[in-house]
Amino acid sequence: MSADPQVPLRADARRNRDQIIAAARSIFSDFGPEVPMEEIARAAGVGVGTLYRRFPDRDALIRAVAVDNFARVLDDARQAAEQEPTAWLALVRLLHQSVELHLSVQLAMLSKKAHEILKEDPAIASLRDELLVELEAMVRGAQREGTLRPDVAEGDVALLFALLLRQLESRSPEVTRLSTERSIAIMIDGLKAQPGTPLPGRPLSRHDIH
Amino acid sequence: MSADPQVPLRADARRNRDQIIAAARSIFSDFGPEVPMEEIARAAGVGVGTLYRRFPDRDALIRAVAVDNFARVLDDARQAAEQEPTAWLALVRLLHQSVELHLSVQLAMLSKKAHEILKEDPAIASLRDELLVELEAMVRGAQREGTLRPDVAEGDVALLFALLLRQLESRSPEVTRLSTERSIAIMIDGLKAQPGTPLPGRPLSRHDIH
Amino acid sequence: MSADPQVPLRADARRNRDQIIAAARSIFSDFGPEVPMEEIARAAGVGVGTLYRRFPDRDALIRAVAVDNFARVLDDARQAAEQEPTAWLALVRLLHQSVELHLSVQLAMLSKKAHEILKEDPAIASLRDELLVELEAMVRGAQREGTLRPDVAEGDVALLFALLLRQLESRSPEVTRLSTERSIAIMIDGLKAQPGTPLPGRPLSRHDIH
Amino acid sequence: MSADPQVPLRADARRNRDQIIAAARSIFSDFGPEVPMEEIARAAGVGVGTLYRRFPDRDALIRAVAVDNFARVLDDARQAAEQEPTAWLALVRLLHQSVELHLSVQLAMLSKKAHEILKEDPAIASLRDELLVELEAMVRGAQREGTLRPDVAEGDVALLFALLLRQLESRSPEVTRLSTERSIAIMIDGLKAQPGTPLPGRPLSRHDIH
DNA sequence: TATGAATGAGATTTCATTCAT
DNA sequence: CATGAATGAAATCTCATTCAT
Repeated sequence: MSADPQVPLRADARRNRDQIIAAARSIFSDFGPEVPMEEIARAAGVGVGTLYRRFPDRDALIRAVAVDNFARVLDDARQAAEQEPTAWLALVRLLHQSVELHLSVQLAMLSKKAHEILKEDPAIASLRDELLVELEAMVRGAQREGTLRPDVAEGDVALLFALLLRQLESRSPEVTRLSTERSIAIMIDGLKAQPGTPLPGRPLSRHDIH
Repeated sequence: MSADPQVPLRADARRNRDQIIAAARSIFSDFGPEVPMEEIARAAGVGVGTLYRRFPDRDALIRAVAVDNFARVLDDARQAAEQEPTAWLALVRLLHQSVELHLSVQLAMLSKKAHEILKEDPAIASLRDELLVELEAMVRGAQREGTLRPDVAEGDVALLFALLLRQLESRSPEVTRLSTERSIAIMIDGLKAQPGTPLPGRPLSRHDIH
Repeated sequence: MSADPQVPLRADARRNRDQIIAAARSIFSDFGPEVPMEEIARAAGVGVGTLYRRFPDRDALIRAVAVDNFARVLDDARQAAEQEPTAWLALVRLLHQSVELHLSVQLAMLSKKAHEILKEDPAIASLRDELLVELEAMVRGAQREGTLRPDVAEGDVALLFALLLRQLESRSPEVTRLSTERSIAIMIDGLKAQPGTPLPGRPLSRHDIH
Repeated sequence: MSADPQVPLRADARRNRDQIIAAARSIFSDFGPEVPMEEIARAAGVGVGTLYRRFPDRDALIRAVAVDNFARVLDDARQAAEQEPTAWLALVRLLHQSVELHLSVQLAMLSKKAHEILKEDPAIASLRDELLVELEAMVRGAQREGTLRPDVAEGDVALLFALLLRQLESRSPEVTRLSTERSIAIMIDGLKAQPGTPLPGRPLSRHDIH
């Protein structure tokens, strides 16, 4: 679920590493990827020195958090595919579980800088590809089932996700939850196979997303 | 279109002020609200000193840009309402013009920090309210026309906008444009008065958005 | 002798802290409390960063120097009281040792700004009060002995000190020393119990000095 | 009373110049000679441009204020010498009038920087010399009269003045006034011809004061 | 000529990263 | 190994001075 385990790592070191990633995930997600390293260290309950021993610089930490997150989402996607009776339902479930996706996307797309960092990383590239393959299967499946409009591809869906997942901060939790749910529902309605407006352009595939 | 003119301001000063806001809009929009002030000054073709004379600190600049932007969008909304034959078409046009909205929303909602700054500012609060009033009229109109699903309110639409407008950086411009257009179309389809999934919760009004 | 030790502080950090205060004392005393922080850091043999880690801003440094200084003077006063055979002699000795007081007073009273900063600080307030209590004892003692004119109180003496200690910069060191000694002597003569001019007003007590 | 009138100067320009000097005197005296030029301009009711047209830089302004002040004090000294029946009384009166001296001394001695500036200026040097000559006359006279202790010279008195005149800011105006009066009285008692402590060193003449 | 806008050098402050304890 | 102190480069901000209006 995390990554790059090289050498097994002693138990306490392991624990530190996990605490750091957890702290970083939460802080990045709340304040963006520019927070002082010391802040993250404090939140993780370790000294900066320890943080730097584990992650040589900020970029490495960002990468590690992203890898961890993509891995979680990939897990989710696979479980959904396996457990849901139809591809459409798997897709819908994934959309609703998307809170997890949140950070990945945030990191991947929010700040230009973070994106530069992540798009270099092969570990991330490969996870992202696996995720898109999974998504492609769902999309094709749901189209075969006749439930998903035929003029979209996995790229469209991924990008729609991406939009969604930029959680809207800073209003009451109740409204946040409600608004997320309702936005998802509206989007899902827009995705349903139905007359509707013909979409402009061409279906966006996973190859359109760098 | 801009704001807070206090004392008329000499012609050259005025020009500089406008250049600074324009530069800041563009740079904030591309790199977020943390870029060095010197960068912004350079892009505006003035010295840092000038920037600071006009805007005592970064927050003041962020506020000024947001005010300017909200004012533009409000303009757009009013023109759309006036010129389009139906409320639904006005709404659709506004959604498509939403690239303008981009920055307002980005600034208003993207980073927790920026949001804190903006939500204090009375000028912004009042512009935002005017905008939501405008939107409310469109929504009610379109529902009366029978084109907009009846279980949404202006808050829903605003939040949907907001999602949309977080332009997805960092892919080819062609894909960016395409994806934006297609996402809008899908959302619009989702908004159409039609069977569809009943939405969870209750319509979100403008009073639900702080 | 210094102050506010919160957590014990590592040996090297402690050493740095002391060096910074020493350097600041000397530089403030020579050039006033506006010298560039970098100057102070250099004089202390540390980087600016270190200085700022220890003292979050200039005010904090000023406060720390003042606390350190008041503490020294209080020490001096107590030793004088204990070791000298008469209160009068203790007072005279304190006056002559007053070069130490120099900076405290300079900082406390010289620049309006510095004074604002210091008068907030409870640590300084309490040290100053202790010092004035000490002084009051000397004054009362010397008056009982019949050596000090009866129409003064500790406030008068403190203010006289304060004047004196604003060392006159900027002439040859020899003249500086001489002039200080001579001024003290003249003032002491003025304080001796004698016919002399009756003083205007009323004795100023320590409650007259904020 | 002011200085360096080169060309007569138009009436309004003259007025501006005087306002600036008055404002600068008051502000320097309250906050030291480092206040922003803009502050001074504002207090004088003119733009910075005007200030700079009159005084090419801060040093020139400091010099002008000092010249103006020394001139006033010299006037006072001469009047005292002329109008008082004895040299001693003239001296005492001058001491009491010393509040006027305040700024001169403050500027002349307070900040090392200001002192550097002033000691270069020939106009000031000559005013100061005239003042010290005046003082020397009083001192000698009072010694001849037998009222002033014989082991002091005009340098001692000037330096004692100087100390005094660093008015102690920042307590209640009543205490300030009282304390000044009482300190002067104590010093005068200390200066009276009397047994007293023999002073250390040698009389300081005006040649000891650079 | 008076004004106040523009400039940029320098001061303050922050923080990523290294390194002694 | 973990810690947190030290460093200095880079950012923020201020202000003396010049110059367009």
